[in-house]
Amino acid sequence: MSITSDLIRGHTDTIILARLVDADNYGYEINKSIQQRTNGNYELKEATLYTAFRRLEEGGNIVSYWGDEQTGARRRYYKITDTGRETYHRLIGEWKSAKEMIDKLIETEKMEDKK
Amino acid sequence: MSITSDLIRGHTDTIILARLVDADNYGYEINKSIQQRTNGNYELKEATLYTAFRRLEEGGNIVSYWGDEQTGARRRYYKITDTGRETYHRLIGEWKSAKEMIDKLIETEKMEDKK
DNA sequence: TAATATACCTTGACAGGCGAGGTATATTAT
DNA sequence: ATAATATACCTCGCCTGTCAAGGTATATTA
Repeated sequence: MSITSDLIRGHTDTIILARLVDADNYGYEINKSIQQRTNGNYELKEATLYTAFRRLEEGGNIVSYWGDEQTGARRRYYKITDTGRETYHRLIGEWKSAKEMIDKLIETEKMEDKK
Repeated sequence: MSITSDLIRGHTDTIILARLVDADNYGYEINKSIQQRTNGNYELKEATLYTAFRRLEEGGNIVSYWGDEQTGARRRYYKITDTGRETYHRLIGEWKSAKEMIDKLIETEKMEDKK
Protein backbone atom coordinates (compact mmCIF):
# COMPACT_ATOMS: atom_id res chain seq x y z
CA MET A 1 0.00 0.00 0.00
CA SER A 2 1.23 3.49 -0.80
CA ILE A 3 1.91 6.21 1.76
CA THR A 4 -1.35 8.03 1.40
CA SER A 5 -3.66 5.09 0.79
CA ASP A 6 -3.87 4.24 4.47
CA LEU A 7 -4.90 7.80 5.23
CA ILE A 8 -7.42 7.91 2.41
CA ARG A 9 -8.82 4.55 3.46
CA GLY A 10 -12.41 4.92 4.45
CA HIS A 11 -12.93 7.94 2.20
CA THR A 12 -13.23 6.05 -1.05
CA ASP A 13 -17.02 5.95 -0.95
CA THR A 14 -17.25 9.66 -0.17
CA ILE A 15 -14.85 10.50 -2.97
CA ILE A 16 -16.87 8.50 -5.50
CA LEU A 17 -20.23 9.83 -4.35
CA ALA A 18 -18.91 13.39 -4.61
CA ARG A 19 -18.14 12.76 -8.26
CA LEU A 20 -21.71 11.63 -8.87
CA VAL A 21 -23.59 14.36 -7.03
CA ASP A 22 -23.67 16.70 -10.02
CA ALA A 23 -24.02 14.19 -12.85
CA ASP A 24 -23.95 10.52 -13.79
CA ASN A 25 -20.56 9.24 -14.83
CA TYR A 26 -18.68 6.05 -15.63
CA GLY A 27 -15.79 4.40 -13.82
CA TYR A 28 -12.88 5.25 -16.02
CA GLU A 29 -13.87 8.91 -16.25
CA ILE A 30 -14.54 9.13 -12.50
CA ASN A 31 -11.06 7.87 -11.79
CA LYS A 32 -9.49 10.32 -14.23
CA SER A 33 -11.35 13.24 -12.68
CA ILE A 34 -10.03 12.16 -9.28
CA GLN A 35 -6.47 12.15 -10.61
CA GLN A 36 -6.94 15.59 -12.12
CA ARG A 37 -8.28 17.06 -8.88
CA THR A 38 -5.12 16.05 -7.07
CA ASN A 39 -2.82 16.97 -9.94
CA GLY A 40 -1.88 13.34 -10.33
CA ASN A 41 -0.92 12.88 -6.68
CA TYR A 42 -3.66 10.38 -6.09
CA GLU A 43 -5.57 7.79 -8.02
CA LEU A 44 -7.92 5.08 -6.94
CA LYS A 45 -6.58 1.69 -7.95
CA GLU A 46 -8.98 -0.03 -10.33
CA ALA A 47 -9.61 -2.95 -7.99
CA THR A 48 -10.46 -0.52 -5.20
CA LEU A 49 -12.68 1.49 -7.51
CA TYR A 50 -14.78 -1.41 -8.72
CA THR A 51 -15.00 -2.92 -5.25
CA ALA A 52 -16.39 0.41 -4.09
CA PHE A 53 -18.93 0.55 -6.93
CA ARG A 54 -20.25 -2.90 -5.94
CA ARG A 55 -20.39 -1.89 -2.28
CA LEU A 56 -22.18 1.36 -3.03
CA GLU A 57 -24.64 -0.35 -5.33
CA GLU A 58 -25.40 -3.08 -2.78
CA GLY A 59 -26.00 -0.36 -0.22
CA GLY A 60 -28.49 1.35 -2.50
CA ASN A 61 -26.34 4.46 -2.81
CA ILE A 62 -25.92 4.24 -6.56
CA VAL A 63 -27.50 2.46 -9.50
CA SER A 64 -25.79 1.53 -12.74
CA TYR A 65 -26.72 1.24 -16.41
CA TRP A 66 -24.85 0.58 -19.64
CA GLY A 67 -24.22 3.53 -21.93
CA ASP A 68 -25.33 3.35 -25.57
CA GLU A 69 -21.95 4.08 -27.18
CA GLN A 70 -21.91 3.16 -30.88
CA THR A 71 -18.15 3.07 -30.91
CA GLY A 72 -15.29 2.36 -28.49
CA ALA A 73 -15.41 0.30 -25.35
CA ARG A 74 -18.69 -0.07 -23.48
CA ARG A 75 -19.22 2.14 -20.45
CA ARG A 76 -21.12 1.38 -17.27
CA TYR A 77 -22.62 4.57 -15.93
CA TYR A 78 -23.47 5.21 -12.29
CA LYS A 79 -26.23 7.39 -10.90
CA ILE A 80 -26.46 8.51 -7.30
CA THR A 81 -29.74 7.70 -5.52
CA ASP A 82 -31.56 9.72 -2.85
CA THR A 83 -30.10 7.35 -0.29
CA GLY A 84 -26.71 8.02 -1.82
CA ARG A 85 -27.14 11.76 -1.38
CA GLU A 86 -28.06 11.27 2.25
CA THR A 87 -25.05 9.03 2.73
CA TYR A 88 -22.84 11.59 1.03
CA HIS A 89 -23.93 14.40 3.34
CA ARG A 90 -23.56 12.18 6.38
CA LEU A 91 -20.05 11.17 5.31
CA ILE A 92 -19.07 14.79 4.74
CA GLY A 93 -20.22 15.56 8.27
CA GLU A 94 -18.29 12.63 9.66
CA TRP A 95 -15.17 13.75 7.82
CA LYS A 96 -15.40 17.21 9.37
CA SER A 97 -15.68 15.71 12.87
CA ALA A 98 -12.93 13.20 12.24
CA LYS A 99 -10.64 15.90 10.90
CA GLU A 100 -11.00 17.98 14.05
CA MET A 101 -10.59 14.94 16.22
CA ILE A 102 -7.43 13.78 14.51
CA ASP A 103 -5.97 17.28 14.69
CA LYS A 104 -6.58 17.28 18.43
CA LEU A 105 -5.10 13.82 18.81
CA ILE A 106 -1.84 14.25 16.94
CA GLU A 107 -0.88 17.50 18.60
CA THR A 108 1.72 17.65 21.33
CA GLU A 109 1.41 19.85 24.42
CA LYS A 110 3.98 22.21 22.99
CA MET A 111 1.98 22.62 19.82
CA GLU A 112 -1.04 23.56 21.91
CA ASP A 113 0.96 26.23 23.69
CA LYS A 114 1.60 27.89 20.36
CA LYS A 115 -2.08 28.57 19.83
CA MET B 1 -16.16 -1.21 13.41
CA SER B 2 -17.63 2.07 14.63
CA ILE B 3 -18.42 5.05 12.43
CA THR B 4 -15.20 6.90 12.94
CA SER B 5 -12.81 3.99 13.17
CA ASP B 6 -12.38 3.66 9.43
CA LEU B 7 -11.58 7.35 9.20
CA ILE B 8 -9.09 7.15 12.04
CA ARG B 9 -7.52 4.03 10.59
CA GLY B 10 -3.97 4.72 9.63
CA HIS B 11 -3.61 7.43 12.26
CA THR B 12 -3.23 5.15 15.24
CA ASP B 13 0.55 5.24 15.14
CA THR B 14 0.63 9.02 14.83
CA ILE B 15 -1.80 9.41 17.71
CA ILE B 16 0.30 7.21 19.97
CA LEU B 17 3.61 8.79 19.01
CA ALA B 18 2.14 12.23 19.69
CA ARG B 19 1.41 11.14 23.28
CA LEU B 20 5.02 10.09 23.73
CA VAL B 21 6.80 13.11 22.24
CA ASP B 22 6.77 15.06 25.48
CA ALA B 23 7.23 12.24 27.98
CA ASP B 24 7.31 8.49 28.48
CA ASN B 25 3.98 6.96 29.33
CA TYR B 26 2.24 3.61 29.73
CA GLY B 27 -0.60 2.07 27.74
CA TYR B 28 -3.51 2.55 30.02
CA GLU B 29 -2.68 6.18 30.70
CA ILE B 30 -2.03 6.90 27.02
CA ASN B 31 -5.46 5.61 26.15
CA LYS B 32 -7.11 7.67 28.87
CA SER B 33 -5.39 10.82 27.68
CA ILE B 34 -6.68 10.12 24.18
CA GLN B 35 -10.21 9.80 25.48
CA GLN B 36 -9.88 13.04 27.42
CA ARG B 37 -8.62 14.94 24.40
CA THR B 38 -11.74 14.04 22.44
CA ASN B 39 -14.07 14.48 25.40
CA GLY B 40 -14.87 10.80 25.32
CA ASN B 41 -15.79 10.76 21.65
CA TYR B 42 -12.96 8.47 20.76
CA GLU B 43 -10.94 5.75 22.38
CA LEU B 44 -8.49 3.29 20.98
CA LYS B 45 -9.68 -0.24 21.58
CA GLU B 46 -7.23 -2.14 23.72
CA ALA B 47 -6.51 -4.71 21.04
CA THR B 48 -5.76 -1.90 18.60
CA LEU B 49 -3.58 -0.13 21.14
CA TYR B 50 -1.39 -3.10 21.97
CA THR B 51 -1.13 -4.15 18.34
CA ALA B 52 0.14 -0.66 17.59
CA PHE B 53 2.68 -0.78 20.42
CA ARG B 54 4.10 -4.02 19.05
CA ARG B 55 4.19 -2.57 15.53
CA LEU B 56 5.88 0.64 16.66
CA GLU B 57 8.43 -1.24 18.73
CA GLU B 58 9.26 -3.60 15.86
CA GLY B 59 9.75 -0.57 13.66
CA GLY B 60 12.19 0.95 16.14
CA ASN B 61 9.93 3.91 16.83
CA ILE B 62 9.52 3.20 20.53
CA VAL B 63 11.18 1.13 23.22
CA SER B 64 9.50 -0.25 26.32
CA TYR B 65 10.48 -0.96 29.91
CA TRP B 66 8.65 -2.08 33.04
CA GLY B 67 7.90 0.53 35.68
CA ASP B 68 9.02 -0.06 39.25
CA GLU B 69 5.66 0.35 40.96
CA GLN B 70 5.69 -1.00 44.50
CA THR B 71 1.90 -1.27 44.53
CA GLY B 72 -0.92 -1.79 42.05
CA ALA B 73 -0.73 -3.45 38.68
CA ARG B 74 2.52 -3.43 36.77
CA ARG B 75 2.96 -0.84 34.03
CA ARG B 76 4.87 -1.11 30.79
CA TYR B 77 6.25 2.26 29.86
CA TYR B 78 7.05 3.37 26.33
CA LYS B 79 9.73 5.80 25.22
CA ILE B 80 9.90 7.37 21.79
CA THR B 81 13.19 6.92 19.93
CA ASP B 82 14.92 9.32 17.54
CA THR B 83 13.54 7.23 14.70
CA GLY B 84 10.13 7.59 16.29
CA ARG B 85 10.43 11.37 16.34
CA GLU B 86 11.35 11.36 12.67
CA THR B 87 8.42 9.09 11.91
CA TYR B 88 6.13 11.32 13.90
CA HIS B 89 7.12 14.44 11.97
CA ARG B 90 6.80 12.62 8.68
CA LEU B 91 3.35 11.34 9.59
CA ILE B 92 2.22 14.83 10.62
CA GLY B 93 3.34 16.10 7.22
CA GLU B 94 1.54 13.30 5.45
CA TRP B 95 -1.62 14.04 7.39
CA LYS B 96 -1.52 17.67 6.32
CA SER B 97 -1.20 16.68 2.66
CA ALA B 98 -3.85 14.00 2.95
CA LYS B 99 -6.24 16.42 4.63
CA GLU B 100 -5.97 18.89 1.77
CA MET B 101 -6.28 16.13 -0.78
CA ILE B 102 -9.38 14.65 0.76
CA ASP B 103 -10.97 18.09 1.03
CA LYS B 104 -10.39 18.57 -2.70
CA LEU B 105 -11.72 15.14 -3.50
CA ILE B 106 -14.98 15.21 -1.59
CA GLU B 107 -16.08 18.59 -2.86
CA THR B 108 -18.72 18.95 -5.53
CA GLU B 109 -18.54 21.53 -8.33
CA LYS B 110 -21.21 23.58 -6.61
CA MET B 111 -19.21 23.68 -3.42
CA GLU B 112 -16.27 25.01 -5.37
CA ASP B 113 -18.40 27.79 -6.80
CA LYS B 114 -19.08 29.01 -3.28
CA LYS B 115 -15.43 29.83 -2.71
C1' DT C 1 1.19 -4.73 -36.83
C1' DA C 2 2.69 -3.38 -32.57
C1' DA C 3 1.83 -0.32 -28.99
C1' DT C 4 -1.04 2.58 -26.43
C1' DA C 5 -5.41 4.30 -24.75
C1' DT C 6 -9.97 3.42 -23.50
C1' DA C 7 -13.02 0.62 -20.68
C1' DC C 8 -14.57 -3.11 -18.08
C1' DC C 9 -13.79 -6.99 -14.48
C1' DT C 10 -12.17 -10.84 -10.68
C1' DT C 11 -9.19 -13.38 -7.51
C1' DG C 12 -6.44 -13.87 -3.61
C1' DA C 13 -3.23 -11.97 -0.41
C1' DC C 14 -2.33 -8.62 3.16
C1' DA C 15 -2.76 -5.35 6.98
C1' DG C 16 -5.14 -2.84 10.51
C1' DG C 17 -9.08 -2.68 13.70
C1' DC C 18 -11.42 -4.94 17.21
C1' DG C 19 -14.77 -8.32 19.71
C1' DA C 20 -14.15 -11.67 22.86
C1' DG C 21 -11.62 -13.72 25.87
C1' DG C 22 -7.89 -14.04 29.44
C1' DT C 23 -4.59 -12.68 33.81
C1' DA C 24 -3.41 -10.08 38.15
C1' DT C 25 -3.57 -6.33 41.78
C1' DA C 26 -5.89 -2.65 44.56
C1' DT C 27 -9.79 -0.11 46.12
C1' DT C 28 -14.58 0.73 47.25
C1' DA C 29 -19.22 -0.69 48.42
C1' DT C 30 -22.36 -3.83 50.63
C1' DA D 1 -16.00 -10.95 54.36
C1' DT D 2 -17.01 -10.49 49.60
C1' DA D 3 -18.66 -8.60 45.54
C1' DA D 4 -17.95 -5.08 42.33
C1' DT D 5 -15.23 -1.82 40.08
C1' DA D 6 -10.91 0.24 38.59
C1' DT D 7 -6.33 -0.31 37.19
C1' DA D 8 -3.19 -2.61 33.98
C1' DC D 9 -1.50 -5.93 31.02
C1' DC D 10 -2.16 -9.36 26.99
C1' DT D 11 -3.62 -12.72 22.70
C1' DC D 12 -6.49 -15.03 19.16
C1' DG D 13 -9.11 -14.99 15.24
C1' DC D 14 -12.49 -12.66 12.41
C1' DC D 15 -13.79 -8.84 9.34
C1' DT D 16 -13.18 -5.33 5.97
C1' DG D 17 -10.92 -2.32 2.62
C1' DT D 18 -6.95 -2.01 -0.43
C1' DC D 19 -4.53 -3.54 -4.31
C1' DA D 20 -1.08 -6.41 -7.20
C1' DA D 21 -1.73 -9.33 -10.72
C1' DG D 22 -4.18 -11.16 -13.90
C1' DG D 23 -7.91 -11.13 -17.49
C1' DT D 24 -11.29 -9.33 -21.67
C1' DA D 25 -12.57 -6.25 -25.68
C1' DT D 26 -12.49 -2.06 -28.81
C1' DA D 27 -10.30 2.00 -31.10
C1' DT D 28 -6.44 4.83 -32.30
C1' DT D 29 -1.67 5.95 -33.21
C1' DA D 30 3.15 4.82 -34.50
